[in-house]
Amino acid sequence: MKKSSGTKDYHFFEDVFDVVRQVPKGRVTTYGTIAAYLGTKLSARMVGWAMNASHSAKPKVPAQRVVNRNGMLTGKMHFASPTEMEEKLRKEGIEVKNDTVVNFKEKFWDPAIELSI
DNA sequence: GCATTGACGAAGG
DNA sequence: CCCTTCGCCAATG
Repeated sequence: MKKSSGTKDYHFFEDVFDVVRQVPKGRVTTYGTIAAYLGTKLSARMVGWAMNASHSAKPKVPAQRVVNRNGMLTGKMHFASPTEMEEKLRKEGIEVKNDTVVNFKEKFWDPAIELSI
Protein backbone atom coordinates (compact mmCIF):
# COMPACT_ATOMS: atom_id res chain seq x y z
CA MET A 1 0.00 0.00 0.00
CA LYS A 2 0.91 3.04 -0.19
CA LYS A 3 0.06 5.94 0.97
CA SER A 4 2.90 6.20 2.87
CA SER A 5 3.89 9.13 4.19
CA GLY A 6 0.91 9.47 5.37
CA THR A 7 -0.24 12.15 6.63
CA LYS A 8 -3.11 13.75 5.91
CA ASP A 9 -3.95 14.17 2.53
CA TYR A 10 -6.46 16.84 2.92
CA HIS A 11 -8.85 15.71 0.32
CA PHE A 12 -10.57 18.97 0.28
CA PHE A 13 -11.51 18.55 -3.35
CA GLU A 14 -13.02 15.15 -2.77
CA ASP A 15 -15.09 16.49 0.05
CA VAL A 16 -16.42 19.18 -2.22
CA PHE A 17 -17.11 16.69 -5.00
CA ASP A 18 -18.89 14.38 -2.61
CA VAL A 19 -21.23 17.10 -1.44
CA VAL A 20 -21.93 18.36 -4.94
CA ARG A 21 -22.73 14.86 -6.14
CA GLN A 22 -25.35 14.62 -3.44
CA VAL A 23 -27.16 17.64 -4.72
CA PRO A 24 -30.54 16.37 -5.89
CA LYS A 25 -31.72 17.00 -9.41
CA GLY A 26 -33.58 20.23 -9.81
CA ARG A 27 -31.72 21.80 -6.92
CA VAL A 28 -28.75 24.11 -6.65
CA THR A 29 -26.33 25.19 -4.01
CA THR A 30 -23.65 27.79 -3.59
CA TYR A 31 -19.92 27.81 -3.12
CA GLY A 32 -20.10 29.55 0.20
CA THR A 33 -22.64 27.07 1.52
CA ILE A 34 -20.51 24.11 0.59
CA ALA A 35 -17.49 25.79 2.04
CA ALA A 36 -19.35 26.47 5.26
CA TYR A 37 -20.50 22.86 5.38
CA LEU A 38 -16.90 21.72 5.09
CA GLY A 39 -15.89 24.21 7.74
CA THR A 40 -14.09 26.57 5.44
CA LYS A 41 -16.79 29.11 5.03
CA LEU A 42 -14.20 31.80 4.79
CA SER A 43 -12.72 30.11 1.78
CA ALA A 44 -15.54 29.87 -0.68
CA ARG A 45 -12.92 30.44 -3.35
CA MET A 46 -11.38 27.09 -2.60
CA VAL A 47 -14.68 25.45 -3.46
CA GLY A 48 -14.68 27.18 -6.79
CA TRP A 49 -11.10 26.11 -7.27
CA ALA A 50 -12.07 22.55 -6.45
CA MET A 51 -14.76 22.73 -9.08
CA ASN A 52 -12.11 23.61 -11.56
CA ALA A 53 -10.53 20.26 -10.76
CA SER A 54 -13.91 18.57 -11.06
CA HIS A 55 -13.20 18.10 -14.74
CA SER A 56 -10.93 15.27 -13.72
CA ALA A 57 -13.20 13.99 -11.00
CA LYS A 58 -15.04 10.77 -11.60
CA PRO A 59 -17.83 10.33 -11.74
CA LYS A 60 -18.21 13.73 -13.11
CA VAL A 61 -19.41 16.32 -10.66
CA PRO A 62 -22.64 18.19 -11.46
CA ALA A 63 -20.89 21.48 -11.11
CA GLN A 64 -23.74 23.10 -12.99
CA ARG A 65 -25.74 22.83 -9.80
CA VAL A 66 -23.25 25.00 -8.03
CA VAL A 67 -23.64 28.73 -8.41
CA ASN A 68 -22.57 31.77 -6.52
CA ARG A 69 -24.53 33.24 -3.67
CA ASN A 70 -26.59 35.35 -6.07
CA GLY A 71 -27.68 32.25 -7.96
CA MET A 72 -25.74 33.45 -10.96
CA LEU A 73 -24.01 30.93 -13.21
CA THR A 74 -20.64 32.46 -12.76
CA GLY A 75 -18.86 29.24 -13.65
CA LYS A 76 -20.63 28.53 -16.90
CA MET A 77 -17.70 29.88 -18.81
CA HIS A 78 -15.55 27.07 -17.47
CA PHE A 79 -17.63 24.29 -18.96
CA ALA A 80 -17.03 22.70 -22.29
CA SER A 81 -19.43 25.28 -23.64
CA PRO A 82 -20.62 28.43 -21.95
CA THR A 83 -24.18 27.36 -22.62
CA GLU A 84 -23.78 23.81 -21.40
CA MET A 85 -24.33 24.74 -17.78
CA GLU A 86 -27.52 26.59 -18.49
CA GLU A 87 -28.83 23.86 -20.77
CA LYS A 88 -28.18 21.18 -18.17
CA LEU A 89 -29.93 23.16 -15.50
CA ARG A 90 -32.95 23.70 -17.72
CA LYS A 91 -33.13 20.00 -18.43
CA GLU A 92 -33.23 19.35 -14.73
CA GLY A 93 -36.18 21.64 -14.31
CA ILE A 94 -34.29 24.71 -13.25
CA GLU A 95 -35.23 27.87 -15.05
CA VAL A 96 -32.34 30.11 -15.93
CA LYS A 97 -32.72 33.68 -16.98
CA ASN A 98 -30.01 36.16 -17.64
CA ASP A 99 -27.41 33.66 -16.44
CA THR A 100 -29.21 33.51 -13.13
CA VAL A 101 -31.30 30.76 -11.54
CA VAL A 102 -34.95 31.76 -11.30
CA ASN A 103 -36.52 31.21 -7.91
CA PHE A 104 -33.04 30.47 -6.72
CA LYS A 105 -34.21 30.68 -3.15
CA GLU A 106 -36.65 27.84 -3.75
CA LYS A 107 -34.15 25.73 -5.63
CA PHE A 108 -31.52 26.28 -3.04
CA TRP A 109 -30.23 23.11 -1.43
CA ASP A 110 -28.31 23.32 1.80
CA PRO A 111 -26.19 20.28 2.73
CA ALA A 112 -25.99 21.47 6.30
CA ILE A 113 -29.73 20.92 6.48
CA GLU A 114 -30.56 18.20 3.98
CA LEU A 115 -27.68 15.98 5.10
CA SER A 116 -28.19 16.78 8.72
CA ILE A 117 -31.56 15.19 9.11
C1' DG B 1 10.35 31.89 -3.02
C1' DC B 2 7.56 35.86 -4.06
C1' DA B 3 3.81 37.81 -6.96
C1' DT B 4 -0.47 37.09 -9.35
C1' DT B 5 -4.69 34.95 -10.08
C1' DG B 6 -9.17 32.74 -9.06
C1' DA B 7 -16.06 29.11 -10.81
C1' DC B 8 -16.66 33.70 -3.75
C1' DG B 9 -18.38 36.59 -0.17
C1' DA B 10 -18.99 40.23 2.75
C1' DA B 11 -17.98 44.95 3.88
C1' DG B 12 -16.71 49.75 2.81
C1' DG B 13 -16.62 54.16 0.10
C1' DC C 1 -26.56 51.94 -5.74
C1' DC C 2 -22.11 50.77 -8.08
C1' DC C 3 -17.48 49.98 -7.62
C1' DT C 4 -13.50 48.81 -4.86
C1' DT C 5 -10.99 46.49 -1.23
C1' DC C 6 -9.98 42.83 1.92
C1' DG C 7 -9.91 37.99 3.37
C1' DC C 8 -9.17 33.12 2.53
C1' DC C 9 -6.02 29.43 0.66
C1' DA C 10 -4.21 26.96 -3.03
C1' DA C 11 -2.19 26.69 -7.65
C1' DT C 12 0.45 28.71 -11.19
C1' DG C 13 3.97 31.81 -13.27
